[in-house]
Amino acid sequence: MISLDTLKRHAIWASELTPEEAERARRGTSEKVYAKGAYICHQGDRFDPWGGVMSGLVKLSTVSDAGKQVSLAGLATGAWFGEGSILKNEPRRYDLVALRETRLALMDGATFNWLFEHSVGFNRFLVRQFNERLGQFIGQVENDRMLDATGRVARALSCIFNPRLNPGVGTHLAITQEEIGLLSGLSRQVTNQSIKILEAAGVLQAERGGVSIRDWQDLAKFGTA
DNA sequence: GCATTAACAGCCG
DNA sequence: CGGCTGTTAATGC
Repeated sequence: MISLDTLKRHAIWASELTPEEAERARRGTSEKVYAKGAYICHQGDRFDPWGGVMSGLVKLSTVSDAGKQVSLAGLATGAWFGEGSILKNEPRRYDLVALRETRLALMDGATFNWLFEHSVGFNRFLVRQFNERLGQFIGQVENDRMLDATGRVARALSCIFNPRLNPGVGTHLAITQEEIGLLSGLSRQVTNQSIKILEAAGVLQAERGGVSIRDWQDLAKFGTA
């Protein structure tokens, strides 16, 4: 179990709970550290807990028909994930991999279900999270069909810098260009060129092994106006 | 034309 | 050294 202070610092939804609910949440949540490259769970696993990223970076990925690794989303600091599998009581549909050393908060399924049954604040958070994910999903469809390479990189980065899904991410993130390419569905070489274009456009700054942005919404708009 | 893979040199921790 | 970046060449749709 973790302290109330730790919970409130890493879970934006905790501030919406009553004291009794927060106490339940705290008691049902533990911490775990994953090394770089470690699998948090594999596709098809029964993985009970609901997870929150306290620090680090997690990649949600699957294996395509051709047998290639495809990343679907990045989860940065403050992101909470896995409620879909818990609510449907089904095995995980994707691989979860720590891209670098990552500290997770893990809430056991029983506690999650108790909050789901009893807490208005918790449910409000879940609805907002689903709504945000739906918007992201719609954007992905547009992404694949309408955007050029640069637009796709911008969209992928705007997703991972989205403070509503990754409340603690900030404006700087340690992520390699290869990883951005995986998240964008592009080769590393094209990703590299796209990043230079975005940098020239002033919406981001490239660094070795990372990027900084000014405003994630500038990235979301890139290539659509 | 635009993107992909392969290959390689340079840089930096 | 090993990982990341920047660039070029060859190939494919």
